[in-house]
Amino acid sequence: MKDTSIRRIETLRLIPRAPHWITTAELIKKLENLEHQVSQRTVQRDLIDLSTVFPLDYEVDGRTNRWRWANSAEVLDLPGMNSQTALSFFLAEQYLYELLPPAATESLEPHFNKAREVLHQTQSRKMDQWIDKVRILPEVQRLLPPSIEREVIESIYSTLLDSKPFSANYHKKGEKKATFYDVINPLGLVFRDRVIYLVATLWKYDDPVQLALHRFSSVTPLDELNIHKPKGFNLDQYIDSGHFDYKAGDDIQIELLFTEAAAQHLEETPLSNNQQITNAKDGKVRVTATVLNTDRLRWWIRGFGYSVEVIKPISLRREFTEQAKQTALLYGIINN
Amino acid sequence: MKDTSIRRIETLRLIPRAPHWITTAELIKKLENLEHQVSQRTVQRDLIDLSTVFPLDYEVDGRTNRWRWANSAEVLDLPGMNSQTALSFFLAEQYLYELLPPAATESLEPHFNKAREVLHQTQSRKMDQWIDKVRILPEVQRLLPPSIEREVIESIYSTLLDSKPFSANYHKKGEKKATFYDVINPLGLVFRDRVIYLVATLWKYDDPVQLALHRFSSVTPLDELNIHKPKGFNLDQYIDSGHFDYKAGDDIQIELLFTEAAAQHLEETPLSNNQQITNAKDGKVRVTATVLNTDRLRWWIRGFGYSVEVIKPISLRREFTEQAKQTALLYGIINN
DNA sequence: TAGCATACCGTCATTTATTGTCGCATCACA
DNA sequence: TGTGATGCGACAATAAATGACGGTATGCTA
Repeated sequence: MKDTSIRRIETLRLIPRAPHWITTAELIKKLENLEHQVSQRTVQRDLIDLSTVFPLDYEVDGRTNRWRWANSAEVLDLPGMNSQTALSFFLAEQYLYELLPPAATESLEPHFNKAREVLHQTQSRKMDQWIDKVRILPEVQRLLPPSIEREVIESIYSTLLDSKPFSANYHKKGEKKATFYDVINPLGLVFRDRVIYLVATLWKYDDPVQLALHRFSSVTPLDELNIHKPKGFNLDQYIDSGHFDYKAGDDIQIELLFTEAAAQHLEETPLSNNQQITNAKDGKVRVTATVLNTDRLRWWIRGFGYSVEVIKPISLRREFTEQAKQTALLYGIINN
Repeated sequence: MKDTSIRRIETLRLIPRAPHWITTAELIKKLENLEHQVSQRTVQRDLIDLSTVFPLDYEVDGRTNRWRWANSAEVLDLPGMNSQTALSFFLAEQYLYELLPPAATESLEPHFNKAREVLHQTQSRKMDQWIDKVRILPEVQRLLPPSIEREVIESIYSTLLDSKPFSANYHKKGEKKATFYDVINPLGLVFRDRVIYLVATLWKYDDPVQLALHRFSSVTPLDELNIHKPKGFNLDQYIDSGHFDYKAGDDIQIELLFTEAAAQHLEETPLSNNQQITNAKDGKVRVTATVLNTDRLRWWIRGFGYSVEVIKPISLRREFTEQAKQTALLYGIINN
């Protein structure tokens, strides 16, 4: 039976990474579900054999043995990671570092480490440094991410996935002492900038609240309770209805007058599929496109300063005229 | 010998994913390097056995057989992916979708697919949809990414990693016909917004140029040639010296006067470790911090419109006063 | 086009590994 | 203190793995 090799691979996959454990009995059951019916002794022997080759930790808990992958264990991919994929992982790591709190990407680290190792091996022959060959230029001002405890993010992820309530301490903004919540019913996670918000209801109330993950401590899942979910709740609707300052927008047709330099990147990455760029007088260029009418659009346009003039729609032009007036007031260029 | 199982796992790792192949002879050599000295016949038998369980493609090329993982093959991680990691992968995918051209993340797709599968299994018991529970709110206006051919990105990645020149067609902006470059010496990749730039020298020249990846076609690696690298070239220096409009900045101490609402997020994600927020008159808040003096800083501040007033340093305030004046001129609030 | 080198594959005998079973020791739990 | 479960060593039967050999097909070179 060459089933042996397959069973051993399955065994390796079933063993969790630290800090979790799996007992031999659990393993036998799971292997049986996978159509590997073998005696208990065989599984025991497999584990001992495998642990001579792979970094498996082993602990005696009373009369039962528990197994897990050592925390330091690298991931083994089948098929093995090629240098192309490794470079993509490396880039992903750089990007996500800018965007997410460290605890949120922690579980991807074995993969990132593997990628670095693969790149290192690819390059070691050439005495060259791949790390010096790739740079990411962040688009936006870097703000410091709030730090989230690993246990908090892990517990909240799993309660959300399992649809289970939890209890926790929450440090409200500006308050020194934490508030204890008996029952928090997690409904969804919203990632905005570098802050992660949990949308949840408290106790039996139907009104969703927003709780920042970095303000939690000592999260305890309540596996015995069932989640209380308000009828008809929908995360998209909740966001679109204006919470998170993130109102949904309609399509509008915009017309902007850019300086040539400012509009250059729009030739590479257009605003929309129907974007048109034409030359205008005074060395300016006219850009038309159909985009969503959102706050983000306004932020984006404001970023260009006086390198852009909003022409259409009239309503948006009025906004920017008012904007210019208020700014002029602010800096004392005009008086009230 | 229980070495058999290990050898089979190694074999699976050595087989590349489509579209690449590996011949039996190559496999034997690589296995020997890994201290698995077995007869050719054994390797042949392993491959046939493994292909009954795993999605391995097989092709007869004359007298030699070639093997590869089917393109549709899912990744197998050891240890297996847990739901925590799967959720992180899912989030990573959402984020990178906003930031990178599709071809750049293509090689991560087997992992993303695996993550979706794991999440699906975790949830199937609960009849609940994890996909409805997580949302990412993009910070910036979404621009459409340029599309890059898969072959182009793959070839350029590998020539860069191998430090080898290549030849290619390049479609210059605004020109209809492509230009053919005999010898392009890749020096580095720079990711800005959603555009990927190759920094390279042409032929024997020492002057680096910037070439957008989506403008390449028909890339041919020149493995027989050696790369011509200008003496002392350094990608960081090249970027800092102002190419890519990305000048390095010094530390400056800034003081900004925000409306309370606009400054709220700075309490969660501060500008710097020494950031201070104090109350000022008229319900405004005063924010001081030490930040890098860059263009990005200005873009960020401009985004707030008249919700922020730059107080210090004086030089920056002058810039913003001038900015306000020019904008006022643009919208006809003041006259020249 | 002949001849040689090479690779695949079927077969077989031998070696080696795998497996279930049994018995004993140990520990948790009632 | 007894019961049941678990781990582990030993052993024998079975099954798998392996190398060797030979036949055959193919590419390459002279």
